[in-house]
Amino acid sequence: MERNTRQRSAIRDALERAARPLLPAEVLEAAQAEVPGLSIATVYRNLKTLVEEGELRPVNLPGENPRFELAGHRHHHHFQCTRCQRVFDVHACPGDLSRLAPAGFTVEDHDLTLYGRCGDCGPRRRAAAAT
Amino acid sequence: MERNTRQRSAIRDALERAARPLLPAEVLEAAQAEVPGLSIATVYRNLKTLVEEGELRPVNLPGENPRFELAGHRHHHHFQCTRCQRVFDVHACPGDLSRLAPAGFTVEDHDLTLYGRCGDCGPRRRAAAAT
DNA sequence: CGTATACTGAGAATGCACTCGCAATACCAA
DNA sequence: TTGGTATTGCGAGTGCATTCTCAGTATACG
Repeated sequence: MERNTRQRSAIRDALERAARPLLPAEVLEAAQAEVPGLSIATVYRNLKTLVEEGELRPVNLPGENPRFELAGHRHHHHFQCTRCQRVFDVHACPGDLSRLAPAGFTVEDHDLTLYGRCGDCGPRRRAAAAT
Repeated sequence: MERNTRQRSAIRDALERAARPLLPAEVLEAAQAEVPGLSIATVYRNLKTLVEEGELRPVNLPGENPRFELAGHRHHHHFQCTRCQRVFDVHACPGDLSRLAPAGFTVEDHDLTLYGRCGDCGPRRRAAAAT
């Protein structure tokens, strides 16, 4: 049977509040605001369970460890800030990309990651003063 | 100083012949055709060196270990076959994707991975007969 | 050719993300 | 409340990709 523990709620809440994909370590930190003693093992255990239950979805970006976000969003993509490394949702899609594939190849799906500066980090400067 | 060993040539050759990004283990296997005793440590050592020299470039796909391909290709993307897992180059690009990013975000670059069936694996069948 | 030394092979070691084992804890149905 | 048991925290343990160690080998300059 499934129980509603403070830990599990804290993890769920952390992901809801963030509204963006989080690394297990980020989930830990965010959820510890609610449950200070929370351990990383519990975070991993619950992330795994919640994914199996379909409540969460893993998000893989190139060269990055898996992040997790609430499931139930439709097809979308992600943006990673090159300064703060945070990942955000992009609720837009270039659409059908079959035309890009070589002849003889069948396209079934695609992953797109945008890189740049998020709203908080602002556009790149030439040699950023130590702000 | 840099020496031209049989091992290093074999690794370079393997990547040239493949003409697609290879995992270290794939490089090992392909290069062992030329140098049977080749060890995985030597593959890693040379991949690292060749990347530092700018001759190779690492290719990261979501949830995958790094692959390596010859540098000197211009901006392009990749296609991963969902059956054989091999990765191929896609010399096409959807172009400017700035419009997809949320307001306030600045797009500097993007990664695109297409998924589907490669030419060898053919389109998906309902319940593939054990061919 | 001879030799200094960069390179290699093999296996041990590392780093890291993640999982397990287990005693203590805390849900929650009754 | 109470009790059965799912869950937790912690530290140890895994699995795996990658790197290191070091003695032996092979390249290339002279």
